[in-house]
Amino acid sequence: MRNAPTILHLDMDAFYASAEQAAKPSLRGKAVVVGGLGPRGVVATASYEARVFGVHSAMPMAQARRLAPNAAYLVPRFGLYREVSEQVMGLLRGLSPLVEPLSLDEAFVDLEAGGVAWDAESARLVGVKLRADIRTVTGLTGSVGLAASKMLAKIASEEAKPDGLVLIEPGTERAMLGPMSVRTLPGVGPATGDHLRRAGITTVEELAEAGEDELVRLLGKAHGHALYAMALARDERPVVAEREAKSVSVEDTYDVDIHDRTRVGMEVQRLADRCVQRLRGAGLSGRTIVLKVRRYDFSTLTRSETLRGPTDDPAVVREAAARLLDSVDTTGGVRLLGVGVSGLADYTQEDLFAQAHVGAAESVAQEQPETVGAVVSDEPAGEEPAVAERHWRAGHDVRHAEYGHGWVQGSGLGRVTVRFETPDSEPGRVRTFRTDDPNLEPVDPLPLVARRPEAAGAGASGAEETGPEVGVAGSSGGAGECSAGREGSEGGTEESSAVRDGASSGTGGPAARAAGSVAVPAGSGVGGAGVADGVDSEGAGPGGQASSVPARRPKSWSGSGGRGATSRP
DNA sequence: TCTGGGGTCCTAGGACCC
DNA sequence: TCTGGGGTCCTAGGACCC
Repeated sequence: MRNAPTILHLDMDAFYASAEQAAKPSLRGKAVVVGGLGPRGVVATASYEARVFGVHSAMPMAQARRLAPNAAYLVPRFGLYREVSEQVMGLLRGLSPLVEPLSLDEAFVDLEAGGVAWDAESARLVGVKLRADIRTVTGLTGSVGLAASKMLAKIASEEAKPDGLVLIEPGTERAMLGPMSVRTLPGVGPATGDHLRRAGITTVEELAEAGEDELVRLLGKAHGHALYAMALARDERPVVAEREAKSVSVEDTYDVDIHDRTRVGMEVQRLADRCVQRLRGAGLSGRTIVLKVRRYDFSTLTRSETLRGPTDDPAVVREAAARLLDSVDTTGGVRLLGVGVSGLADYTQEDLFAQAHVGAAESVAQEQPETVGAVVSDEPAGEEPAVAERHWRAGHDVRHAEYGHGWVQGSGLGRVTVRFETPDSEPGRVRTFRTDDPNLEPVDPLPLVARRPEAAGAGASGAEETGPEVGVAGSSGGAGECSAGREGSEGGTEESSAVRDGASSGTGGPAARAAGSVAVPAGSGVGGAGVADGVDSEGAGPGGQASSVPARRPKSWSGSGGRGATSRP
């Protein structure tokens, strides 16, 4: 393990919700919940204002609505998030060629490999500047963790949230980890947590005391060894820039269980097609086809079949999926179906076995789901016949011939409500139209920060109105300071030196909001609005397809010149 | 309070081969 | 002929992560 805290972990704060707040001035400072709006939806991200009410990720949407009935409920717009993510990743690649994204809003960066940091001080400066740059370029806030290993950097960024920076000084790691819950460690979820608790182990310190053999006995080989190493703050995993995909899959949860076997068969075929589309989009083919079925009682099973060679042929995948379905009992109903492909190979290495079918495949209609703003009939919704009317999805952007740019606040009963505002406008006004109003059309999201005309463009107008000044009660998650003087534990000398650095980007007055005061858009009616929307399948993200926005430019700093792009590691 | 969608990694048993 | 072991591949399920 290196002896300088030069591994950086970046985690954007409440990413989807913050992006929506940046896009929609009227939602700043308000409770915002992004997720599936159907009857079986769950929360993807809740803004910090919504978390005050107890709403959190993975919570069933119905429960969120009970807890925060006046929050704004929005469907995710992955196209927008991907664009913002690319901007952020661009900034990271300006620091080092070794950037390992974990998701749209999270990544590790090896600062040492980029030559931009070599000790605690230089690392901290990089972190502070990065946070400022992210705010400037995207209007959003991100939290930064700095440490000598990936695990610790990630724990540090968690401690830093929201909108902060935490650096773990080498030498202080074990003292800091000791009193923390085992659940803090990556890889310890509910099941492992329970398991350990029943064995009397709740803190990292106790984990270390238990000893390696005991942990292996308790949790199995891999997990046991890994956990013991983590408990001692040992983690040698390198930051890896490119990891190849191992599988591609698609799945749908239906608003209402499907009982009709024929319909189940049809859905599996559609999923197989969608899966192949994604596979081909990535230039891949695969050998193993996987069918996933979740039954009415939530019991889940998978069936798989491995072909003689890799394929990206829709007909082949459909047939395999159909065969797999034959071996599954679906009486009682099915709530989810999924089709996946693993054992991936590059398209170019593709087998003749698959090529043989190409002729047939080409003729198959590749219906593109969701032509813009049109009919909804292919929604994976209930049994009722779909209404053939224009579909306005809550949260999506629109343009009105007369009133300009806005977003759908809600729709239903032949009406659609639009709030007219843009990322750099004042909070806007609401108007209602008929859903078939010819003056209204769906459009792509606007950039969150006004793009300045290339060069200087210093004081571009709206530049002030950056992201929401989210505040959360000071409390800082604690755990840090109290050096629970356990006997014997070596290295007890150091104090926990995790240092909070909220500074640099002055946070407004947190106190005000913390107090669960009913912070709700006046008369917004945003609440129940989205109901008319079904579960939105992804992909259809607006800016979606090959958008590849060239990642802006701010590479100006710190000699890390034109690295990244051209040179190979 | 009725539980999304996209992934990753690990375990364990059986088949098969040497 | 009997017994054994190791390695690899396939299948199914489960935990975990964002």
